[in-house]
Amino acid sequence: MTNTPLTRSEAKDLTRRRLIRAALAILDKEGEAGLTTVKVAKAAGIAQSSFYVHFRDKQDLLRALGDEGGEQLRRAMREARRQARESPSDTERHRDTFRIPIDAISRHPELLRILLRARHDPSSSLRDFAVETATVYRDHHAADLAALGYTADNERDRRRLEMIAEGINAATNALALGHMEGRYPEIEEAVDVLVALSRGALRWLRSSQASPERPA
Amino acid sequence: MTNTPLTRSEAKDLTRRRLIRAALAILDKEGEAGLTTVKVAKAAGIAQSSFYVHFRDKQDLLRALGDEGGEQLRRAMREARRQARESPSDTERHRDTFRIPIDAISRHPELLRILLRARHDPSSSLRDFAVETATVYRDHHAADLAALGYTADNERDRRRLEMIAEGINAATNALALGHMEGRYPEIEEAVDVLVALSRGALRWLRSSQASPERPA
DNA sequence: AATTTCACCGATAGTACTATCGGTGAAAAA
DNA sequence: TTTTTCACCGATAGTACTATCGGTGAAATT
Repeated sequence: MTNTPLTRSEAKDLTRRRLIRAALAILDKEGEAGLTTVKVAKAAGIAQSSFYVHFRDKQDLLRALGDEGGEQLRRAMREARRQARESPSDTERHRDTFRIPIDAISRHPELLRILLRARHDPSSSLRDFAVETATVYRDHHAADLAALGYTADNERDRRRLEMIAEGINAATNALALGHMEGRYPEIEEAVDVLVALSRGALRWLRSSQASPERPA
Repeated sequence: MTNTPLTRSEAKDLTRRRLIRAALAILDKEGEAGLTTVKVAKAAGIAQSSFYVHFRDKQDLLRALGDEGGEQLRRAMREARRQARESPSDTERHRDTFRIPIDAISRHPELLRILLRARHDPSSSLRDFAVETATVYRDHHAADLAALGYTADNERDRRRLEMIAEGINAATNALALGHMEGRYPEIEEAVDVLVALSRGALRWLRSSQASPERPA
């Protein structure tokens, strides 16, 4: 058993992390309505009043949560790109595009659940963060699609690419959560579905780029 | 100016409807956290205490909201099926499958926003309703896909159809909200995208039914 | 016309949470 | 060693909301 001879600032930082971790758990289990300074402080093992040593108010805690989440998110995306670059073939890389986010969501489903809630909740302090995150992911998917050989060189095509990316992104989230809820036990099956959906979209983009009509 | 010589029960029913309408507006504008008996009653033009003449408590109001929403939902789905049956061609019918929900969402975006929030919020009284609604819509989409000529006759194929339907449903919601937020001004463009996505999925289903492999 | 019903009212007790305050002891600085 | 700093504490004022109560008058019933 190692003792804990921490400096004051180390101890403070530890408490702060405990608060954030506790907040995340409560947020996931009870929703933003259930997140109170009383519960967070108690779960972190300090007095309710001591909460204010670390955060100006509840809003400030949520802001910190968003910052923390954003940092994790950016790290995860960098890692995903790195992994995808190492894929042996185009096909595998395409599958990675979907497998990696699903894996990531499976590891931290509470983050996605919290984001999906905040995304459409005007009272949520995390709303801006959720909207920004959704945009980042959509653009990520759009870039992946573009990497598969489709270049959008006018307003209409760019909007189409964006819509497809947004749709694919929504489908990815839905299937990842379905996987977490036990309805779709195999991740590879979900990847199959997403690949099939995106193939349809790409086929359409290519054909309509040649002849700018609606699909027949 | 028509006067209002209403019977007592008519007046009570009117007040109840005003409460529900006010609750819906507040729920959309301020989220479930912002929904208080004070605000609902005030918005409906009665005293806060009179709220309890109509509802046992706040939970009861949300239950009523769910019931009301469910009724509207079932009506809208019946109407959608009726309209789709009248479509002149298979292609048009397929487009209708997507156009009709987007139209419906455009008319009442607040309902979808409220549902999407409640869907992943364990503290929400509307959660059960949201989950049930999502299931109904997914099955609706699955039936539509099946109607396009694909029959799932084993466990794997049924699950695939379900996953596709769930993905398509999520994409539909995302694009409909994107349309409401002004990012995708043309509904027909969104329909194009959804048709393309579902075509990819159907193509995959057909090919893998012939030879039960993963897409090459 | 007399009586009953009941939708609505204002007042208020009870509850839960936020945020501030002065105090304490151990770590850090002098 | 002496002094200062500060993370944490318990107590509590202030705020917001829920839900109940007895009272009122007009509609409904008799």
